[in-house]
Amino acid sequence: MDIGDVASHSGLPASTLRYYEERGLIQSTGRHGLRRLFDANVLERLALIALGRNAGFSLGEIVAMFTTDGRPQIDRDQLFAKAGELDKNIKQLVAMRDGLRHAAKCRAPSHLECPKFQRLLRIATDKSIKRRTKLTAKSE
Amino acid sequence: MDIGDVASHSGLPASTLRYYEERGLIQSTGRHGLRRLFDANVLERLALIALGRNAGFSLGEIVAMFTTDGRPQIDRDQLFAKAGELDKNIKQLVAMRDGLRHAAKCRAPSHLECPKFQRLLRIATDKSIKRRTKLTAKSE
DNA sequence: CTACAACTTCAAGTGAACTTGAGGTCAATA
DNA sequence: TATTGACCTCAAGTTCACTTGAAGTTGTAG
Repeated sequence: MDIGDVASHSGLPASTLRYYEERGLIQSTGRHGLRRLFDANVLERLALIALGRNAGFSLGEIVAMFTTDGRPQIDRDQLFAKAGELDKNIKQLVAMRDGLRHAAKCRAPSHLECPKFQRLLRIATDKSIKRRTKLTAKSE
Repeated sequence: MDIGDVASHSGLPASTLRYYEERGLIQSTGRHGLRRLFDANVLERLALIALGRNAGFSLGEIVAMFTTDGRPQIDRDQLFAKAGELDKNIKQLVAMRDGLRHAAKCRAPSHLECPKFQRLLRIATDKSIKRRTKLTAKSE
């Protein structure tokens, strides 16, 4: 496969694939002229990378998870820790969802003045975790 | 309260509070000399902001949720839609968490060979996850 | 009254994760 | 054979959410 094929199969732009290769997240198997050639299993690898990203790992952390033979070697404790973080995160999302849903119905002059909403806030932000989150390009 | 009090109560550095004010996320109630004065309810607001951040909203999106210049007329449909989106995200994160937890225990030779892990991969790749998360390995 | 800690502004810097642009290469088609 | 379009490299640019630094101001403790 050349980079265009990988791009269309993975949904990632070629620029990202080149960047990932540069970062050591994937590797091409050779060149045809100056064009990179990829093995089909790169798609699996990209899926694994996507998984890691979604679980909150940085690219650097993900690189660290791959051994030299290319097989993932994920530290099980790290995995557990990550699951715990996700758990917290899920609770916050649930709180947010409920808060939004309530806000849509609530008649208080301002959502911030609604006791229910405030109570939710206190519960949800209690011991809030140190993380940065953003939504990806929502332009579609 | 002056900015230092807000900082110590919220756990956010003063620079962040100034930045949030500049972005319209919070507002000071006046000045004492050139020092900002904040009303105590700014802490609630900050809690709401933290909640939104943790739920995966950008600062811009959070501002947009407040944009209701005091009036109770927040766009209900948009709120419901947002809640729906969160619901989707929650489901995926739950799947992810369970998958991670399983992967930590699974004894398959490689995670890639475990059917459950493969299912996880599919979830991760199913292009519906809009959120992107990263940790700020900010060890304090 | 003076020292100084805590504030102020504004501009520039940071790091992560990409994206874009300029300028170049090359294999496959017309 | 000439064109085309998908690829290439490398550097610089972009966005987000802040942080840092320089230079200045001020309320208050000593």
